Order: sequence, then C-alpha cells, then structure tokens
Amino acid sequence: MTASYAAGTPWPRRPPGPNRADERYAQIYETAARLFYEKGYSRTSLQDLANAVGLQKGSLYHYIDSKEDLLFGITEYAHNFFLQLLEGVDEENLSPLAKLERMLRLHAEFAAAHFHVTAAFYNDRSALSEERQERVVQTRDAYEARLRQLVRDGQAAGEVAADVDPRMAVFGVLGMINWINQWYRPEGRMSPQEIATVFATLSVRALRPVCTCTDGDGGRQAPSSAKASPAAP
Amino acid sequence: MTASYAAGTPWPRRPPGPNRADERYAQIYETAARLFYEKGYSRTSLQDLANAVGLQKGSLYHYIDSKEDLLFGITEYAHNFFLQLLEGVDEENLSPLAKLERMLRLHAEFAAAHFHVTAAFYNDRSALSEERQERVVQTRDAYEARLRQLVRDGQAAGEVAADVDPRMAVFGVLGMINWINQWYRPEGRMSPQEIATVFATLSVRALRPVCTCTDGDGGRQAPSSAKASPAAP
Amino acid sequence: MTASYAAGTPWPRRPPGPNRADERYAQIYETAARLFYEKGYSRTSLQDLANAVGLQKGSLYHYIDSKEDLLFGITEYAHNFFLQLLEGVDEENLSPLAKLERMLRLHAEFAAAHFHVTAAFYNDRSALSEERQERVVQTRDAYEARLRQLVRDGQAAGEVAADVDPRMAVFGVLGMINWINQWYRPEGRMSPQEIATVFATLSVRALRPVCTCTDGDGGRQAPSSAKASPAAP
Amino acid sequence: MTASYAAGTPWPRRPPGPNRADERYAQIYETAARLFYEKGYSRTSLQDLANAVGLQKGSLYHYIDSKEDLLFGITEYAHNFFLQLLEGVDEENLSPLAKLERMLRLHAEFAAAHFHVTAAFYNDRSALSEERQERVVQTRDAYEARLRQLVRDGQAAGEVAADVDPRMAVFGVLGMINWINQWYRPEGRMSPQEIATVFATLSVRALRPVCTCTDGDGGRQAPSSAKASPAAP
DNA sequence: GATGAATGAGGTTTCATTCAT
DNA sequence: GATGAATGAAACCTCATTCAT
Repeated sequence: MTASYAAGTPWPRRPPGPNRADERYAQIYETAARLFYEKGYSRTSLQDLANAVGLQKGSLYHYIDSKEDLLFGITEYAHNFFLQLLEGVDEENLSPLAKLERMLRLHAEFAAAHFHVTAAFYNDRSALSEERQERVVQTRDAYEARLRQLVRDGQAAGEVAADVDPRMAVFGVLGMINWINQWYRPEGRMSPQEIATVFATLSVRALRPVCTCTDGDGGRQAPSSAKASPAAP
Repeated sequence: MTASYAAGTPWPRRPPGPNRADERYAQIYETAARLFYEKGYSRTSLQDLANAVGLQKGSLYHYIDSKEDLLFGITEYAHNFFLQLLEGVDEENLSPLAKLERMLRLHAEFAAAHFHVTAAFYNDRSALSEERQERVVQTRDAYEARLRQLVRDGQAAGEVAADVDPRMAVFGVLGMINWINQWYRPEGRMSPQEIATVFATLSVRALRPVCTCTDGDGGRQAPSSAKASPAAP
Repeated sequence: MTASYAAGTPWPRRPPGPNRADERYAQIYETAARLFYEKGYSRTSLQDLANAVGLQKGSLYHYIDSKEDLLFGITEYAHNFFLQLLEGVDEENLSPLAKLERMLRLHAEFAAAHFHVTAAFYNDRSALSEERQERVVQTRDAYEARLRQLVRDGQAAGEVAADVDPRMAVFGVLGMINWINQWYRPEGRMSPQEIATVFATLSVRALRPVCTCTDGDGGRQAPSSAKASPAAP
Repeated sequence: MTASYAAGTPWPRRPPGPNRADERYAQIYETAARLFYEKGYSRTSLQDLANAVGLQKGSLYHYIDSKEDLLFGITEYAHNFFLQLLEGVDEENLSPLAKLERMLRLHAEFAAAHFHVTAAFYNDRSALSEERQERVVQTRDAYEARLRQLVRDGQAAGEVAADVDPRMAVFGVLGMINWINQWYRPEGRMSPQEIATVFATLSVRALRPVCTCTDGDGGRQAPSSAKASPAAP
C-alpha cells in the first residue's frame, strides 16, 4: 500500500465495462457526498441531489436503486480504505510504534483528503440497513483491534509508556483523526499530508514513555498525571 | 465552577413556576436525547418519542412547540456548559497548561457523562435554524479560541513544546474528547471522571516539550517527529 | 354455522375497544372493496380512495399501515368465511351430497352478497405478500379438498354419478360460484339466496347419476356423454 | 370452423408484410401474456417484460406503441375467437342442445389451451380504454345472448329442463369454463380437449330435464330442488 | 393534560414513454 | 433494430403539526 490512497474511480458503476455514463456516476456520488456532508444524509432529499446534478428526481434511479445505495457507496469507499490499510501495514519491517504511526498518518491523510466520505461514514451509519452496518462495524472493530495490538506491542518493546491504557489511547488518537472532517477545509492552509504528519506526531508524543531526566522540565511540570486521582465528585 | 457539571434540571419548562409536570419535561427531553443519539435527530420521529414516553404524538405539544425545540433544548445544555466553563476557569490561579488540562478534564467528563447531549450537539447541529446554529457556533469558537490561547500561553511559559501548532493541537484534543460519545457506554469499565483524567493526561503529554536527555529512551525512539517530511505523494 | 354469513363488522379495527372511529374503518374498507372491484386493486390509487371517503391521502394512514392492508383486510373477510364454512358443515347430519349442496349454497350466497370481496379475493391475490398468499391458498385448498371428498363420498353412496371426476366436478361448481361476482348486481332481479339456490340445484343435477329409464326423455337426448371421444384435434 | 381454434400468428404486427421480426412479435406477446397471467397486467412493468425477452425497455417500442397495445392484442385473440365461434356454430345442422354443447366444448378447449389469454381477457379488461372495453363487452354480450337463445331453444325442444333459468344457466356454465384459467396447468394430467369434454358433459347434465322414473334413484334423492325455499336467514 | 383524527407538504420510488445515438 | 439516458407524472408513504373534544 502506498502512502496515498487513491483508488481510480471509487464509486459504483452498474455496467461493468467502460461507459460514457461513468462521469455521471462520479458526479452523482460526489455531489451526494458533498450534500450529505453539508446537511446530513437524512436532511438531504433526492430532489436536492437531482437539482445539484441537473437531473430529474426520477432520473437518479438510472444510477442507483435506492437512496441508501448512495450512502452505502460512499461508506464503502472508507470501508475499503480500512481494509487495505489493515492488509498493507504489516508488510513493512518497522517497530510497533513506527507501524502505528504509519497507520495513523495514512488514516489521517485519508480523513482529510476525503472528509466528505469519513463524515458520512461516521455520522450516518445508523441510516444503513442492519446488515450493512454490521459489515462496517466489523471492519472498524478489526481496525481498532489492530491499533490496540500495536500499542501493546509498543509497550512490550518499551516504545510506549507502560501506564497507557491501550483502549483509551486508541480511542483518543482515533478521535483526533476522525474529528478532522469537522474542521478541515480543502482551501485551508494545510494539506492532508501535513495534517496527517502533525497528528501522527502528536499521537506518538502522547504515547511515548514520560521523560524522567532533569535537563529540561518538560516531564516534571506536567500538571497532573495518569496516576492523579480523578477530580472530586 | 465545580469539577462536575450538574445544573439542576437543565431542560426547558414552559410554565415558569414549579410544576408537577416537570418530571414529564425531563422524561421527554431525556428520552429525546437518547433517541436522537441512537437514530439521529432526523430519523427519529415524534411518534418514536411519543411511544417511548407513553404519550400520544399530539400530546407532546403540551411540552414543546416544535421538534426543533427538543434538539435546541438539548444543545442548549451543552452550550450552557461551555459558557460556564469559559467563565469559570479563569478564576483559578493556575499555570496555562494546568488551566488547559483542567478545562479538558471538565470537558471530557461532561462529554462522557452527557454523551447523548454532546452527540446531538455535534451531529445534528445542521438541523437547527440558521440563527440558533450561529449562536452555538459562536460559543464553540470562543471556547476553541480560549483553548488556543492557553496553548500559546503555555508555549510562552515553556510548558508546551514550541513546535506545536496551536490550532492543530486544539483540534486534536477536542477530537479526542468529542469522540467520546462514539464509544462511551455508561455500563462500561471506566467512569466519566476516570476517562476525563486519562484524556487530560494524554493531551498534556502530547503537548509538552520533547524530552532531549539521555537517561531513558523515551525521546530517542520516537519514530518520527513533526519535522519529518510528509509521506510521499 | 347459520345459513347466512354475517359477522358483525368484518373490517379490521386498530383500537380494540369500541370506538367512534369504527364507522370510518367500515367506510374506508367498504369503499376500498368497491373501488378495487371497479378498477382492480393496482389501478386504484389511495388518492382515489381518499377522494371517495373525503379524506386526504395521508389521513388514510390513521386506519391502515399500507395499501396492502386494505386488500388483506378484504380477503380476510372471505378467508374467515371459508374457515367457518369448513368447520360448520360437518356438524350437520346429512348425506354427502346434501352436505355438498349446503356448502355450495352457502358459498354462492356469500359470493353474491359479498361480490366485492370475492372479486378481490380471486383477482388480486397476487398483490398480497407471499406469506399472506400462502395463508389464503392453504385455506382455499383445504376447502376444495373438502368438496372433493364430499363428491367421492357421494359416489360411494350412489348419490353422485360414478363417472364424475371429483377434481373436475369441484373445479366446475366452484367456477360457477366464483364467477358470480362478474355479473351479479345488487339491484338485479335475484337475491343472493335465490341465486345460491339455483346454482346449488344446477350443481346437484350435474353430479347426480344419469337417469337410464324410459319414462321421459331426459337421459336419452343428452347429445353427448363423458364417454364421447374428445373433439377431433 | 374447425374444432380447434388455431389462427396462424394471432399477434399484431406493425409492418404489414412478412418480416423476420415476426418471431419477436410473437415472443413479446406470448411473454406478455404469461407475465400478465402471473402478476396481473398492472403489476407487470415493461421492465419485467424487457428482461424476460432480453431487450431493453425502450426497445419494446419498436414492436408496440403502448403497454395497453399488449393487453389489447391479447384480448383481441380471445375476442376474435368468440367472433368466429358465433359465426361458425350455426352452419352445422344440430339440435339446440347439441349446438350449445359444441360451443361450450370449443370455448372450454380454447379457455384451457389459451389460459393466459382468457385470464387477461377477464381479469384486466378494466385496464383497456373505454372504447376498447365496449367493443369487447359487445361481443361478449352477443356470445352470451346466443348461448341463452340456445338454452331457450333447447327448452322449446324439450332437451332442456323447463325450470332452468336461461340467464342463470348460461352464467353458470360460463363460470365453469372461464374459471379454467385459475387452475389449469399445461403440464397437468388432462389435455384441453379432455377438459372441454368433461365440462361440456357436466353442463349438459345440469341442463337436461330431471329424470322422474323410478328405476334408479338419481332423481328422487336430489337433496333440494330449484323450488326449494332459500336457506333460512 | 391528553387524545386521536385530520392535515398538507414533502419524501422516496416506480414506470410508461421519448429520443438521440 | 437496439440502446440507455432522461423525463415527468403519479404512486405509496411519512411526519410535524393542528385542533376539537
């Protein structure tokens, strides 16, 4: 797997061969992703979509069988990304934390580059059929399990602080990344790759063992630590 | 402001005086928050809500004027929390990073304790009227600005690594926290306070200056740093 | 079972208790039965029905959950009739042919008195869900099997001509009766009971052993018989 | 008219001359008849038909001008049969009851051999234009009138029981025959001709004068007669 | 306070039909 | 002859909301 995720045309096509209608498919799915991002899946009507692509409402049904197909097609894009990510990363010969960092970087880059897609993936999953939700959830769970394992491996290797709770740590770094679609704008200052680097770095810093030396007070003055008792009830 | 956020009955009441119907208001708003969380605001019908509280659909209109009122009431709960958080934290005499850590801890505790509320706040904001959205966004922006300022202050004080981008850092820690509603379950192993402590700690560790000493390998093995060139195109 | 089939209000009611909306239910189902009879189920729109009962299209959904419910409710009327008919007739102490005649008479009377219902039952069954179709078909088959058995019993008792094929005979008499809805009009000359008597009599005459005596020419001039060779290919 | 009805290619053709596309016409009309039989005219879409014949929906319009054309073409097949039947039977020199038996036999044979056609003819007539319906109804009425006249002639000749109501008798025998499409299957035990013979025989037996002699108990034990008072309320 | 009938706008979907290619 | 994109009307259905009781 390369650093960038760019499957050719990710959207479903009905006729298998090359087809001059492929542009329409892409146009429809891309517009749908944008509208779902802007208003939410349920608040986007097919009338909205038809208007945006310049078709009649009914004409959309040449390209889809149901509105849910649109959402599913979009979530499949993300789903397939995670599947590839799961397969790809183990091929490389890296330390656990390096692997983790690599996965998070790729994930974050994808989350920014395809923020419409990840927004649909996370916000409107409940609009998919039970069956389809389960598929998505299974892959998501496998992905999270892989990340947790890397954290544990990193702890065994001394790369990750022993007091880190792998579950919490993974929830935390995923939150950072999956939150990107809430604020990212393509016209913004930073590219998806730059954002990915920043977040991968922040994640690694959060996980690494706490420095205990004295030449610098970074570690000492941390105003509280994981051992700190929780705030008063 | 105390460590825990617990405004008495946060839900709106139409008749201003005390009223034996207050329970109904609370029941309706709490049930709505749960349903919105489970299915999304738009996919939850007032019939669903009426069924869940044991009323007829029409009877709900004794308690609300519109469906949006429910969503607004719920988001107001979060909104008011942020307003209080903004006011409260400066009263304390703490270093910037300590203040930041305190805000994040309170925020995270709220995010877990009221995960239904924060989910509605972030996922269904686009269903509010323009006017109401703007109000919410303004407060959110003020909150984020305050956090960024604390990061910058921390950098000035040497508590926060100089190479941290305040915008990215704040987006990152907010993502961690606002993601809590995606995985938190009240019946889970950790209490909101414990979760809050963990995330506050992780955040602080991510922000603090990188340790450069040699007595310990925490710093050396960081597999990449913020200066690392982004992944290849 | 009495000779006439008159269950009080045959149409479904949602709230179980007595209800002032029962009239509406009856009005809607009766109008639906009439419209389905006139134009067929598929060619009758809910708009047609709404217009006919003076409601808005959407208001019909207070009384039904789907258009198919209307068809199902109507076919249930016939379905229940056949179930009662199956149970009821054996209680009487009659000869096989007398029982058969009694069932056919009751069936024919029902077919005329409720010609809207039987028309829907037979013409639009394919619009019901698979599940519901199967239910109906099972009962229909049980009913036909009972009639065939009565024909066979009649043959054993010498009441029915031995050369009669029970399957064909039952198909024939059912055809007679189920065809009633094609021509019956309530304002016509004959009442359902009169029609039922005529058809029961015709059926019995068709089944009885052929007379072979000579005092009368009834038997002799039958222009062909079951033994006649089929028409030329 | 021969005993079997087999007009060469009954389906309409647009280009009047002979044409290698005739097979397509036949295929389309026959498939349509089958589909209409299985699901009803209104519930069969042109997409269903196109799929079944291996064409695209739009391509059907090379062969038809409208969906109704298909139904009309099919009903015309039956319509023409009845016209031929009306013309043909009087040429023969037979007694009234023999003529009647002959017509019913031919009708029944047609009804079985072309059960798809007769099903469409009777079930979906209401989907034709007013004009076309009227044409069909006129022919049907003429046909029924001819049958009634034969019954009356048979009564005058003493071949048919005097107490038979010609209208009812004709409705009855037509019901038997027109019901055939509800149960006939080509792979069944009996051929259309055998079925036709059975039903013609049953009809004749039902109509003939009741035997009043004593050598045999066929007549005496008829459990009720046309004079019997109708069943109790 | 509560009901439930009724509304009316708008949602997703189907489908016969047209037409440029 | 055949395609398949596109249309537009109309279908079934949902639902927030109103209101007389």
